[in-house]
Amino acid sequence: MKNNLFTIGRLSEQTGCVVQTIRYYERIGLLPEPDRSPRGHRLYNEDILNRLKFILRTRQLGFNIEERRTFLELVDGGKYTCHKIRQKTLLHAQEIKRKIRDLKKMERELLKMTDQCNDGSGTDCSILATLFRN
Amino acid sequence: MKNNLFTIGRLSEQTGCVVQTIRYYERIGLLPEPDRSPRGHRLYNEDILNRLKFILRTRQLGFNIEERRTFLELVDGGKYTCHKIRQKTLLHAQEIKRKIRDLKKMERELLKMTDQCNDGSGTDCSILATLFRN
DNA sequence: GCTTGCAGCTATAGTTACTATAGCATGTAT
DNA sequence: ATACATGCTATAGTAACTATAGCTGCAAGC
Ligand SMILES: [Zn+2]
Ligand SMILES: [Zn+2]
Ligand SMILES: [Zn+2]
Ligand SMILES: [Zn+2]
Repeated sequence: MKNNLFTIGRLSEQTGCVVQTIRYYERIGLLPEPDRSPRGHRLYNEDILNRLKFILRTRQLGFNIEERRTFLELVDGGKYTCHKIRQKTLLHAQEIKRKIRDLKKMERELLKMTDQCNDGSGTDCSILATLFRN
Repeated sequence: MKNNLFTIGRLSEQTGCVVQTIRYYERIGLLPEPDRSPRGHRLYNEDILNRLKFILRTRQLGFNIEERRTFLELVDGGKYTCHKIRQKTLLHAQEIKRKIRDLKKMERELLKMTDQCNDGSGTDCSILATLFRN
């Protein structure tokens, strides 16, 4: 039914995405160039709103720009399979898993150091000793 | 005893840190400006080697540049306490913990989506449905 | 004697994904 | 008339490196 068009400020409110980022996504081609008002202001529709929401959800899930772009291209082109989408998602989940593993290792080492530290008022710190050990 | 000086290439080999990064650390003040050979080449000593090793260990532990700088300043100034060092380390461990928590949330959501996906050859994908849901 | 290769050097740009600023135009409210 | 809000473009800044371009100087091989 409705052709309601809205400005970038409204789109920003609807999505929680800041205005500059919306323009940025347009510049790099994740969002299409929208229509403009006579004054040159961008006018968005529901389609672009949904597209932006999609981008923001994939962002929340840690997909980088190129991954998001690939998703959008697959959907735009319509020539994808469920299997392909699942593979991309699994691949990304493995990246995340690796990051978690690396961070956990850091955390373990940090806590091991703070455990050994006597927390005193002197300058003889086992944390520094560990960091400076050869 | 020994005054053995070595070039940036040797320092790079000893530490595994690439040459450009060593020069970068010098530029931003983490490493001191070393002596130079008559030809203008940097000449390093054991002290700088150990300082760089320290920087690289804190890097491995995820400390950012400013945190590394603070550590070095505390040590250089000699006016720190074991307690202070431990606090900084704990604080950083908490950052790491937060990052792990965030990544785990992403991982859970990603795996939930891939679980529900039928992995088929069609285009009716529950992952996309989730990402496009309103 | 000439060329090639290597190791240094400096200065500058590129990376990622935004975010912020400067400087401008226009419409509305006081 | 003035201020404020919202929009615009173009450009710079962020973090922590990494890579490139273009230079010098030394040593070895032909
Ligand atoms: Zn990914
Ligand atoms: Zn301590
Ligand atoms: Zn930290
Ligand atoms: Zn699917």
